Amino acid sequence: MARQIDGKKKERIQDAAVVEIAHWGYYQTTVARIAKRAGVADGTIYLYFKNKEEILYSVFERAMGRFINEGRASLEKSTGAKEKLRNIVELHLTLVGEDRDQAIITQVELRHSLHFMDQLSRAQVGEYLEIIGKAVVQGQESGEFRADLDPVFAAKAIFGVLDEMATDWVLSRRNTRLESKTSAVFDFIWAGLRVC
Amino acid sequence: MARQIDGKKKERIQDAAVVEIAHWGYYQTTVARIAKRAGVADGTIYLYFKNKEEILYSVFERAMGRFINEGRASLEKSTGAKEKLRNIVELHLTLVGEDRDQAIITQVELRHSLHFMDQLSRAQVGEYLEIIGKAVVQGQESGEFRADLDPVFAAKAIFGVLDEMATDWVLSRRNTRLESKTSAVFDFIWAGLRVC
DNA sequence: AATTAATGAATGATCCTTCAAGCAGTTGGT
DNA sequence: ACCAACTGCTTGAAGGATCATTCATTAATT
Repeated sequence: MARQIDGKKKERIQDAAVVEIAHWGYYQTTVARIAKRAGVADGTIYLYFKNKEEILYSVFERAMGRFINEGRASLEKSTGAKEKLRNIVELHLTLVGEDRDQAIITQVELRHSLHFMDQLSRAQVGEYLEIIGKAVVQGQESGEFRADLDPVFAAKAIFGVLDEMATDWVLSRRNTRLESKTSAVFDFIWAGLRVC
Repeated sequence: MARQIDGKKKERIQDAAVVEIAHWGYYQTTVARIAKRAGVADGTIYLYFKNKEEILYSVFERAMGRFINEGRASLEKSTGAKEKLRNIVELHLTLVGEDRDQAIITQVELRHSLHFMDQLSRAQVGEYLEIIGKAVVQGQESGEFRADLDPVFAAKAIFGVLDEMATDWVLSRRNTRLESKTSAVFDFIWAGLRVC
């Protein structure tokens, strides 16, 4: 069969890569195994990706793009800063909790080299941190949040809590739903931000 | 030269491994390169370590052991829960901030596979989380901290903030001292814990 | 001489990547 | 309708490079 019948061969490869990398880790995952799961020949991979590293990049970008887009969209709905922050918490936990394999990629696999972290995740995480930071600033301006807090620092702290919960969930084999932690997480963060 | 002249050949190999792995990442680091930096032959490595993976394990254990020991010692000095928590924050940031190469190993390199995280870091991190959790419980019993907080959750949240600060510091090339964040971090955590 | 540490070249396995050959549709000439 | 010639996606075996690990040999110490 020639002339891509479905046009989603690239996506099939990405999906296969997510499953394989989540299970074996990036370096133990062979291109051959990704190809086999995707139902294509080894060489076909290289029609869609420059090399093995590119597969990982693209998988991350696909996930992070969705993350940021849905994040922005969700934020525009809410007006108050407190409400915005709660939405961020809920969205973060919900998105991560939706797909464990994908979560393993972002929470574990992508952190395995300074190179990756630097080039990719930090750039995009930076964008994400800015979104959080803006919500904090808004809350400070409206008087909802205490003003004596560096918003950049606060964004990092909030992200740290969310990220730790996500990693903890990924690593625990338990079948809890990650978003069930929303209230507890928000409560903790809110306590750190509110005017007392 | 036979019969170890110095008895610290193993440590030399570990030190070399820290530098190489921090620079190249675990999978790009070759045993040959570690050997060269340590000033020993390739084969010598295998007199001290079962295989390449064991080197990484041992490097982590060496660091984490120190971490937990100094943590416990430092905790015994302070009596109040608030003071204890501040000590934990300061110690965590100080120890991580002391050696950037070692920090790269623990903050970045060790997180690159579920296997690693599961087998090692989580076991030891779990021990560390317990130390934090105990301080929280003490604070709740004494009335210093709010009681409506699951101590296990609180410990994870606190660890999340500390860990994010550490990772952020590792990845930023800036020459700030990590422990200078102590007050800001503690302030944020304290706000989340205190009775309001 | 015996013992044990250390060496480093050779082994063997793994696996990314390439590329010549194949094949399914498409085009256009008869 | 039929048949070449064509296009370009797909294939998968083979190349080639990299490295972890082994082990026969050497060297130092007792």
